Amino acid sequence: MEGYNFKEVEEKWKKKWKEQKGFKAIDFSPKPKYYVLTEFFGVSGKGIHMGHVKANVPTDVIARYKRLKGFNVLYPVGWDAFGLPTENYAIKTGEQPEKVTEVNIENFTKQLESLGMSYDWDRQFSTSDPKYYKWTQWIFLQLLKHGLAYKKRGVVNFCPNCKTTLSNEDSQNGECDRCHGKVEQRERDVWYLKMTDYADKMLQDHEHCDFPEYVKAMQRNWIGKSEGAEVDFAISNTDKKLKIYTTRPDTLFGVTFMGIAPEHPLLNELQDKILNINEIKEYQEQVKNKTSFDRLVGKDKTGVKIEGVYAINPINNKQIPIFIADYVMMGYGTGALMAVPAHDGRDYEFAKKFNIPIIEVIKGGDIEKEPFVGDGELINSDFLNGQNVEQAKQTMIKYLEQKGIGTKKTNFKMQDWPFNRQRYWGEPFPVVICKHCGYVPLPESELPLKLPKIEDYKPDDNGDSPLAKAKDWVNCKCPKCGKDARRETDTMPNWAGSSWYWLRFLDPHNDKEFVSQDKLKYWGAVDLYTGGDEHVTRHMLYASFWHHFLYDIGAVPFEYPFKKRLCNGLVLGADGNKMSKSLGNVVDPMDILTPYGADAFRLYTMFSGEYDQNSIWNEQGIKGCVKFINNVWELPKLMTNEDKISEKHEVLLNRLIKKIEDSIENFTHNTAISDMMIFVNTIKQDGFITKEELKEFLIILNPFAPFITSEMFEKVFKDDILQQQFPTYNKDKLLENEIEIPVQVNGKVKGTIKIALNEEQNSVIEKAKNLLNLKETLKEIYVPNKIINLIVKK
RNA sequence: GCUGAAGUGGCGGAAUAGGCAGACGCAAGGGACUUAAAAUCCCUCGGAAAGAGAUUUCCGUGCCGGUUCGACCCCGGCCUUCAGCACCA
Repeated sequence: MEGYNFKEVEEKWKKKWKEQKGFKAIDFSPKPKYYVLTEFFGVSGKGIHMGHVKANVPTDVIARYKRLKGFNVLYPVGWDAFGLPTENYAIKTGEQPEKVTEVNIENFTKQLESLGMSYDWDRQFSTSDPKYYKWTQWIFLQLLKHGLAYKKRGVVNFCPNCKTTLSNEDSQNGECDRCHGKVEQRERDVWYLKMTDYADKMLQDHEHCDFPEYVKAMQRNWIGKSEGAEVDFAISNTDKKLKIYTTRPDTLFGVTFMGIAPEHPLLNELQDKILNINEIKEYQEQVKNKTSFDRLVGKDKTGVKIEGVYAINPINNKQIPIFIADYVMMGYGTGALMAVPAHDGRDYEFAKKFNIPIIEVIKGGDIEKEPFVGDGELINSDFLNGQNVEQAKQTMIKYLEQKGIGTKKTNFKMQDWPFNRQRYWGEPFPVVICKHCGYVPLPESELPLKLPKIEDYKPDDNGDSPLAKAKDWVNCKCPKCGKDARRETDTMPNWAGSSWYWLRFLDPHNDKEFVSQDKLKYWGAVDLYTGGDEHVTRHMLYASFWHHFLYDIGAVPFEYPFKKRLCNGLVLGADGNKMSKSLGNVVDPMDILTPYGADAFRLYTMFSGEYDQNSIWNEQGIKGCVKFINNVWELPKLMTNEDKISEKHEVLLNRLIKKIEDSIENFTHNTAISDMMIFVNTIKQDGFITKEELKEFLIILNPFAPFITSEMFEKVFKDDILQQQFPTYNKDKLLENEIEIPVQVNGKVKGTIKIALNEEQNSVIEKAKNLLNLKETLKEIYVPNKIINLIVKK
């Protein structure tokens, strides 16, 4: 054979695979099924980036491997086209989002084919296709029907740059997930999805799915479950109550002030009673002008004492001053807290600043110096005295419930999901706003409610949705009373379409149901779901929520969508920083693929680092993989006429098969590739390879380097490598008949001896003693076929 | 602060049932081939010391201690780095 011409070979096989559709998943095939999925592609750019390669090549390897192992593999591809990322890209390039989506998908497709991805292309869809979003809208209607979607005026995150409402998940760190600008708090009409109803179920998800430890931790953190009590404090000279949430009901005797959030509605209700109402209003204004980010970063406690009213501690009738303070968040608990400075850091700081008394109720610290948050004996607490913290909590909750002044309560940090965006490029809400009937769901028969085409789709400065401009579309009749009505002009967020897409891949062309029950039963949950860890507290939680809901209404037969989740690391620029245009360290995958070829690129992506760790891009390193590919190409020159596996290579090949299987299953591809390099190096050294050996090696290598192996298999064996079986290994042939083991004296290696496999212990010990001329030993430790340790007097 | 993970050559990284630390690859140095370069091939490549030399000895997986015949691996205590969350009551 001539030197390897990867350009020609890759071009040939790319075409062939496309024509043959060789990677189709077969519904209801009797073979065992395997469903592997990597998060589908956002089409917010012209083409793939390095991260896509690192994330997707390993799942292509496992898909190809499982096919060779006889599985019916579902490995689909799709496009997450709706939403801010694509729309912002369209605005930037001055195109229509629809056009941008189309062009970018075409480009992605070409590039992914060049990489050798073995997708079942016939199942692809885009979330912006009406045939798909019909069913996204349908799911929304089910949520509405079951009381899990509701519209309410609320204070939400708003990005002034993207000009739209955002969820908490979309504005982590007070930053817009898309443009990284600061997020503001604004009061708006919000469609909420009642995600908190599923918080407890979501905490159980790790029982259904094998998650990495840190992913579990991140989700636990984000959901933020805490247990405590709600307690009502009466307000002086009124019939009003101030409801607070606390995780420390045991410290109720130590309360010395109350804190309420600046947005708390009680302030309005008590206007007439508050003596310093002007001062309070001024403070509220100040806080409003701070962004939520400033409020978090400026940790210096601020607040104002409310004059004229005070709270009454329900367990001892003490008068407690009330402060308005911006360290109290309206969005958590009841927006009000009881402050126990002796045993809480923030309350302590506030009390010191405003000269509020501090009452110690748990023994164990020095509250003159610092707050004490540990466990200890309750003091100054009447009937709780002498108990420890845990006992006191239980006692107090019982007491509160008996007296009717409080209840046990669980709280979550996670909030309901603000689900509407004031943007054009998203799923329209299948809801009509009628003056007489309120929010009326569209009948399911009218789905999909198509997104109208409008010329100027850009978001509005005052935060009105661009869809309001499509008058013909907006004005409609109420499905209930038939009178004039308007459509909802906000659209769904970019996370809507991705919250159920793995189900649609099972049955992508069904126009009767979102997915058929038969196919759901056949394919079941995704066996392996991979993607970035930026999604574990966003997409993964939304996906879990929707799926639990669909399960509860009987629409899907399994409780959690994924059986195993892995997260890939990032590819960092050569300078160790995240790749970004502004740093000029971006590498375009096509600039690697073109000069080195897809096989070498695929290998290097997996060889140069661990799957779940970040790796720093270093173009030099790819040379080793190019050499390896060229060496593989030369192997037929060393081929003998022997059909069987040679005695010399039997163990070598058996071990290779076992190691590759383990590596693919465990996602440690770097060692798999190094093992294959060792195999080729050994063959070169030995100077021969039998027909059968070459055949098996090419099949083993095929999932990693599909192009060269397909070509070689066809050339040498006149057959299609995709139709072969992955070789199996013989457990008894993993060790040579003669092996070398180290000899230790007192735990230090002093030399090696050759022994027969499973040689008699006494004979091994004799050999070891002879090697070192040792007569007397205190003890010999022999680990069969591994090591021998001789213990002698020092 | 809370939660999670990780510390091994110049670099990426091997070595989990506790058993020869540094596989495989990159970079570097030396040599062969070449008019030259690229490509290719061969050798060296953790540190220190001894020897003309094959070689030998000692030290070495963030630090200190422990368990063990034997520890990168297990246990206890520190240090450092990274990631996520963070005025969540």
